[in-house]
Amino acid sequence: MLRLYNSLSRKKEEFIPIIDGKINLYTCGPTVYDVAHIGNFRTFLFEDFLKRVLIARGFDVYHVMNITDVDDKTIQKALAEGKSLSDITEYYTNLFMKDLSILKIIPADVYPAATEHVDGMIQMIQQLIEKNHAYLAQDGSVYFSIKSFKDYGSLTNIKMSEMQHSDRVSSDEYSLDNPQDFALWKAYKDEDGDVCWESPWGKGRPGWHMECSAMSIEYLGNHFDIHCGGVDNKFPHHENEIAQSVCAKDTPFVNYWLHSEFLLVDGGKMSKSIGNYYCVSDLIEKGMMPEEIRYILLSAHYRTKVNFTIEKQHEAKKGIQRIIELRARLNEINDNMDNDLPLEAEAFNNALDDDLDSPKALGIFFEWVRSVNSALDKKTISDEQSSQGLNFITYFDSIYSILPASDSVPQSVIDLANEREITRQNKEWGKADILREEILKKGWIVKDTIDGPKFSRI
RNA sequence: GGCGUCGUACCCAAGUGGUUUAAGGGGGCGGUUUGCAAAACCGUUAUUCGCCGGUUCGAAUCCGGCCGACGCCUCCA
Repeated sequence: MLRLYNSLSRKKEEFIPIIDGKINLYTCGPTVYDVAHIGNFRTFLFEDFLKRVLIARGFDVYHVMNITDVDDKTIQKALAEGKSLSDITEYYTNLFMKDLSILKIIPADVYPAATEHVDGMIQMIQQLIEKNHAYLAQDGSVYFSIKSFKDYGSLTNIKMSEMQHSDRVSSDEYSLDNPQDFALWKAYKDEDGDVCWESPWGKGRPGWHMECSAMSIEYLGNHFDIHCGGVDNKFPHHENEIAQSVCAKDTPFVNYWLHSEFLLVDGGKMSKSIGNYYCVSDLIEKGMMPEEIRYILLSAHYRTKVNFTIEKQHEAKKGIQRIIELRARLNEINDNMDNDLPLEAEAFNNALDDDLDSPKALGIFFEWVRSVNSALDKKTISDEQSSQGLNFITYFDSIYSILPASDSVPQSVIDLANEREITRQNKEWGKADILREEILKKGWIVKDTIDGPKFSRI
């Protein structure tokens, strides 16, 4: 039984899809004004992990991830660089897609862009106005009236009457009925340049929250299964989405809200000024493998803060190598595959089913790795066990995706190893050690076994 | 001020009332194996879960207080 922690109820709940066997999943995507950083990808990787578990459980998952390609930051960036909005957003969208692919994240079925769904947003805003949930302010913007929705604040457990709003509420929001009312439609301002759409309320652009409501409903229906995002989006973004969507459609909106915790870098929040700000390409340049990044981020539970440090690469590398070595050992003795999994797979699955307990499942998996290695050492392993073992590794990797595609050993390395074998047979240990160093320089570790030299990547 | 999260070994990290006198990984130490290595295996590395009380037959797990770290409170995943 799959159980997920639902932010709405603040507890783990049994997961039951609306339509048997099918899941509609919406995940908040990036605002494409800059390169996405590793903290963003922590969330996208959690969502990927969720999706892989759902797929492994046999669900047919339909996944929508939005691309926020119009908002204050994208407009500012375009202005600052003297480019058009679409120049900026296309550039960063492409970078984002590339990074997703590098990190082996299964692509969403659709990546709707906000700018292509403005009509739908306008329609939804009209519905909200008709139902007296929204009003036109003096400046031509449309605001959602928080007091018109009695459940406002239920996701984040906020009672609006008790809320002390911060100084960040800008003074130009003087015309609001309630300072906490949020914009559904923002009237055109000069600094928006040529970024605007016609609407029944004049020129302007949609408020940020509108896009997720309009696009999720368009692609997944008024009422769908799962909506994910980072914790920081719970308030106000998701709270506002719920308010808009429920009020516009008079139906329930999302059954399960899942939020991933923050990622810290070197113990603190990422900040460009401190310089602890990693993006995927930085890490790859530092010699980190995508699989190592996945390992580091998946070895902590998604609802705990994870501290990302370069030092963790070693741990990741060793863990991954351990699995690769075992796979190689099993491959040598067995090629007859059936579909069975070892008994340990049940505990592994139970851990995953308990709110995606990736660290626990990893622990169970490594415990199994040790037991199989032990049996291999003692030569007490059966064909059946080795076949099941290979299946388990394949299954494991369908969820974690931390095993790199094996690259073939270059001929030059094989030649050096063969040369070294001759020196070893002649007990010329000095020469053999020099050849081992040369192989190492080419990026390979040679291991002397009874069956001849074996290789592994550094 | 309001809401909320976290504090487990040298490091990372599960475990949220009894099969745990606390998984798993990394690191260290000792051993098996090896020409030496590598990999693998075996043993070892927290009588204890931030601190202090309480509830209970029994608590890392529940309750209260304190200390410490952190997040959100209008557009940051």
